[in-house]
Formats: sequence, C-alpha cells, structure tokens
Amino acid sequence: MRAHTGRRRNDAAKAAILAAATDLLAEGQPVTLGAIAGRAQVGKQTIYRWWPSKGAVVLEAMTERARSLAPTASTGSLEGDLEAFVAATFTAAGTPEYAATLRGIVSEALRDEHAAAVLAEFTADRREQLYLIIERWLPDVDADLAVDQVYGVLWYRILIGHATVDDAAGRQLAATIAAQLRAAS
Amino acid sequence: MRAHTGRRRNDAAKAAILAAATDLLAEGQPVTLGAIAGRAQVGKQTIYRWWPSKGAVVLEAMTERARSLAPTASTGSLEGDLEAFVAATFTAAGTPEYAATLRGIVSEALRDEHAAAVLAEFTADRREQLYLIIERWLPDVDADLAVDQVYGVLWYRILIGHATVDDAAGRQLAATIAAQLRAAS
Amino acid sequence: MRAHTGRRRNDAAKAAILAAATDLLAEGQPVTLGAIAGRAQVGKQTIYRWWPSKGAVVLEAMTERARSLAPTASTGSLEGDLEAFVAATFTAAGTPEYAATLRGIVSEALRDEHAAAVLAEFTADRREQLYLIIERWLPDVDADLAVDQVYGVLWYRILIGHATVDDAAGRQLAATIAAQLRAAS
Amino acid sequence: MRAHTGRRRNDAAKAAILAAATDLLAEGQPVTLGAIAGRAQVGKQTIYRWWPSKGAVVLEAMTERARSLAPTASTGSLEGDLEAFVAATFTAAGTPEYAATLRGIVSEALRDEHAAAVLAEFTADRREQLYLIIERWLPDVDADLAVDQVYGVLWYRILIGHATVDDAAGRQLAATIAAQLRAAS
DNA sequence: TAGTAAGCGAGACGGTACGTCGCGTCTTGAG
DNA sequence: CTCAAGACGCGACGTACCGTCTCGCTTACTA
Repeated sequence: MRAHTGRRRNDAAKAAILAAATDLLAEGQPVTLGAIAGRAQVGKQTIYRWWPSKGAVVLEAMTERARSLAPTASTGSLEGDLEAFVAATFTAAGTPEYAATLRGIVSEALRDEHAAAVLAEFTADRREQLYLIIERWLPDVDADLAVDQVYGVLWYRILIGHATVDDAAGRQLAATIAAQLRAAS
Repeated sequence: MRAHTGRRRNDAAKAAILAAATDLLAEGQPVTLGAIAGRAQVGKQTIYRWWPSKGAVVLEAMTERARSLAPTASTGSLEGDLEAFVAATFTAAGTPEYAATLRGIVSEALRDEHAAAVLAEFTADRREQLYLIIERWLPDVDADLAVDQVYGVLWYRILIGHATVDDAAGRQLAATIAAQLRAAS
Repeated sequence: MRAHTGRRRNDAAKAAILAAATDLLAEGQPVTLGAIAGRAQVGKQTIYRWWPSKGAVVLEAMTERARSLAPTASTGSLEGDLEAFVAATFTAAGTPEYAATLRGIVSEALRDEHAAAVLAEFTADRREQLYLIIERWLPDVDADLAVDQVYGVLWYRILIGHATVDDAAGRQLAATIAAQLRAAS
Repeated sequence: MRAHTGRRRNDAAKAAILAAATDLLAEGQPVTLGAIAGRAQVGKQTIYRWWPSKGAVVLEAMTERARSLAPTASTGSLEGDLEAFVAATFTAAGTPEYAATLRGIVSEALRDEHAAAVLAEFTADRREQLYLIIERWLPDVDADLAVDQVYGVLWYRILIGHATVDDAAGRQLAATIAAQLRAAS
C-alpha cells in the first residue's frame, strides 16, 4: 500500500478561486459558482474539491483579506490602543465594498452550515485581537461583554444600515468602552 | 366610474400566509415561496398581492409578534426600566425558535431590498422603544450609541452564536449601559 | 374538488421545443437541452414538463417530421406500390441530414428508455404502412420478415455507412422483396 | 538512436480493460471510462495508451468475442451452409447479454468516430464471412443486397426489439435469402 | 551497475451538459 | 376583481463524465 497516489491538489487553483471570489465580491457582481469558476479558469468540481459549499469559499476569501487589517501595536495606553484598533476597524469596515462583502458573508453563513463555521472562526479571531489589547492593560477584567459591544455595534450598523460606521463612530465607541472597562477593574 | 368592483381581498388568506411563514421559520425549514403558499393553502399570486417580495412576508410575520414583547412600563428608575426592558428582550430573543426566526429574517433582508426596508423599519421601532425609556429619565443625553450597543450585542450574539442571549446577559448589559448614560449626562 | 385548476400547458411551447430540436438536428449542431431551451425561448423545466428525458424530445421531433414522408397511394400493382414506397423512403432517409438525424435518434434511444419507447412506436408505425401496402395485394401472406428486411437494410446501412441508401437501392430491394412475397403466396 | 527504452507495455492490463468493458456491457451498467478503469484496476491514462477513445475499447472487446462465433464449415449445399451460419449467428446474437452488448456498441459508435471506424471494420468482417459462404456456391452472383438483408434484419430487430432474434428466425431468413440468390443466378 | 526513459495506478484538473430548484409572472375557471 | 392551482422564462445549483495532466513508483534497456 502506498501512502499516496495520484496527482496532488493544486494550490494555485485554490488561490485563483479565492481571488476570483474576492474580486466578484469587491466589484459587487453576483457571486455565482459559475462566475467564480469562470474567472478563476477552474472547473466547478475543483471548487467543491476544496470547499464543501459555495458559502465556505466566499467566507474564506474574506477571512484572508480581513485578518491583517486593524493595528495591534501599542500606543502607550488602553485608551490609545483601543481607539486606534476600533477606529481602524470601523474605517475599513465602513467602506461600501467592504460592508457589502460582510453582508454577503452573513448571508452565506445563514444558509450554509459550513460557511457558518468559517464565520464563527473568523469572528472569534477578530474578538481575540481585541481581547489581547485589553488584556495588555487590564489583565484581570472580564472583557466578554465589552468586546461584544464593539463588534455588536459594528455588525448591527452594517447589517441594518441606519447609522454610519466610520472613524468618528469608532473613536466614540472606543472611549466609551475604555471608560466602562476602567470602571469595572 | 364605480368605487370598487369585484371580490374583496380575503384577510384570512393574509393571516394564513403570515402563520405559515412564521411556522416555517420556527421549524428551521427552508422558507420558499412555494412552501409558504402550499402550507397556507394559498396561491402564490395572493402573496404578491399583499407583499412586494418573499422577504417582506417573512419580516412582517415577525414584526407582528415582536412588537408587543418587551415591557415599557416604568419601574421607578432608569436602571430599573432599562433592566426590565433589556432583560425581557434578551430572554425572548434567546429562545431557540425566536433566535432562528431572527436569523431567517436577516437572511431574507440580505437578499431582498423590500425585506431590508421592513427590517429597517422594524429595528427602528425597537430602538425607538429604548429611546423612549432613556428619554424618560435623561431627556438631554445622546443615546444613539448606547441603543446600538444594546441591540448590537443582541443581534451579534444571535447571528454568530458564540455567547448566550439570556436574562443574565440582558441584566449585565443594562447595568453597564445605564452607568454609561449616567456618566454622559 | 375541482376537475382542474391552474394554468393550462402551453401547446405553443411544446411546438417551439420540437421545432428547435428539429432545427438543431438538421443543422448538425450539438443537441443540448440548453440549446433547445434557448432556441425555443423556453425554460428547461418546461421541456421536462412535457417529456421525461432529452432523448424523448428529440425522438418525437423526428417522428412528427417522418410520419408524412413516403407515399401510400396505389400505382396498380404490388411491384409498383412497393417500389414507389421503398424508393421514396430510401431517397428521403439517404440525405445526409436525415441520415444524421436517424443516427441521433438511435443514439438517444439506446441511452434512454423513454426515447426507446418512442422509437419503437415510430418504427412500428413505419412498418404498419408497409404492411398495409402488401396486404392490399396479398392479404394472406405473412409479411413480417419481408418488412423487417426492408427496414433492416435501411437502418443497417445508415448506421454502418458501408453502402448507399438511395433511390436505386430502394428499387432493387423492392423488386427482390416483391418477388419473395409472390413466391410465398 | 536507441531502439527502445523504458518499461514495456503490460498486456495483462490491456486484457483486464477489455474484460472489464465486456462485463459492464453484459451487465447493462453504464459504461463510463471511470467504471472501466476502476473495475480493471487500471489508470485511465493506460486505456488511452492503447485506444484512442472510450468507444474503441468497447468495440474491440466485442470484436474479439464475436469473430469466432458462427460456423463457416460447409454442409454440402448453399442452403445448408447459409442456414447453419445464419441460425448460429442469430442464436448467439439473440441472447440477452449479447444483444445488450451489441446495442452498447452501436451506442458508442454513434457518439465516437473512432468507435464508428472499428464498428465498420467489425461489420465488414462479418459480412465478408457471409460473402465467402455464398461465393463458395454461387461465385458470380451479386450478393451485396442479400448480405445486407441478413445483417439488416439482425441489427434492426436487436435495436428496436419488436421481434425475436433466434434460431427459427435465422432459419427462415436463410431459406428466403438462399432462394433469392438461386433466382438471381 | 548506474542512468534513464517509458509504463503504471491513482486521481486532480478544465470543461460541458445534465436534471432540479426557486423566484416572480402569467393564465385558468370558479367564486 | 380575488382566489387556488400551477405552468411559464430564467438562471444558479451541485453532479457526472470526458480526455488530459501530474505524481511517485516500477520496470527494463543502455552505457
């Protein structure tokens, strides 16, 4: 018995698929499996060889792009770090293309359990970044609710669209949360 | 010119459609137009006579149920009123059926602009309730961010599913927000 | 209980589908379901509402066209009638387009039981025409084998392509079969 | 220039492929390349190293089996030889497995030009056998049509399935053809 | 005896057609 | 003019199969 036979999976194909999915999302075009496959010069079966569903592809495409977005470097104080991180996050997420992408992701996740798993992982990763910043200054405080308030406002506004998600909103929220955390410690 | 000719619209049909939509959402079954029409013993055209799209139906089904859920009567203090309202909201929204329905609503709203409009209206109405409570005690404070924090945490947790949405969470959040508002006034 | 509800099937759609299928066959283009649907301005589902499979569509398209092809009018003798009928059949079936269509039909029938049923019906109908001609002059003779010889030579040559299917071949075969029938009576 | 380098081709693989193809045909299962390769424990590339297309494989599988089927030894008369040969051919071809295989062959040939070429060769070989028998007794007669009548009836009945292909049918046909040839000489 | 070229089983790849599903519209006869 | 039923045009979905390609291994001739 051999350990492995047959042609190896082609990582270039996987990358092309993710790139195509990201492009379509960014351009606001309909994110069809056929469109992804066509743009990536890939057969549809190849997509299903790498992901269990359409939603999972789309979500992974976003996750990759988002992971290196908000700054985590320290500015010298809890207030400064929080403000930098939250404001950067809000600024990025507030652009029309990015917001549209996030909405698309949730839409996929709500219809596809695989996509939901990837979304859970993605959001957990984002929360973790925020935990690390808070922990740096207030290691003993319970930050669960504060973190959810930050991302809650972000997602809620993006999904409903009743209020802006921008630098100013981020700064205001960061200041409020910082005060709340100081009071709790 | 006649004032009106022909058969009158059947309100029983409308009610049956809303009931069918609610049932499907609560059961977690795929909410297709055909399924709604079939379960309600109604022609698809009848649905489109009352609503502009599938999503709008689903949302109205929910809106009706949600509108008279959380208490608005006063308990004697900002802290008490907030706690009662938020805790009741969280308790109701945290039940599996209700949470599933809310997820279904967002899913519809993200794919259908009519549904999005109804969701915007629905959430605006919910926020208004909370504004009124705050205004009762702190008429001059800017409560926009505080309100979004409450509903942000609620929706974010329901959509991602990483933390509980229950009475305790509601009470903790209400206390935090109340303190924040007191500090701002 | 009503006898029937809902919109009636659209015979124009059925006709358009058959026409599109016949056109594609005659043009030698690939007979795809999508191509048929597109050319007929019809949804694919509509095709499947009328026929159980692709092959059945194609076959029925041919059957319609073939049914009124060979003459059945009498010339005054068995020999004359047979020669007229067989020669006309061979001449028509021998044209490249028609032959290609017949080959396509068999190809469908061999992969699809519904199409096979239609082919069986079609060929039975063709044989019946020949029976009627023979019966006109020799009512008591068993013509089964003779009829199969005529159509056997036709299909065999069309499928294999080793010999011509034309007027001359038809006349020669008709004369042979006529003699055989006279001898048997 | 070297005469040859590298590993030799494996005749066992070729045989396994032919056997697998024959089995699938006889069992009436869908004859896909993947199925043949899987059953023969062979890579798909190996099949394409020996044959130009799927159809060619299937046809060669049959040709081998069919070539030594019907007797060509003489019985002492045209009538006897014809009857022996045709009856044996009909008996063999009439078995369900063999008939299924023949149908499969035509199906392949109609979709694949390589297969069509092999089918043409195969049927030419079968016709040649019959020519030889006729030539033995009537060297000067034109037997083209007679031969096509025999194989025409055989293939026509197998493809359409409206009449039996058995010993009796073969005998009756052989007698008819023999008489026809005698008359023509 | 090492080098090298071809064959091997396995299976991923790009592509194309399939048959199904859902949407929102249109059509029918009854109320 | 509404109602239930359901056919319609459209277009995305996920699967199947083709014939090609790539992988690590095996075999056999050549140097």
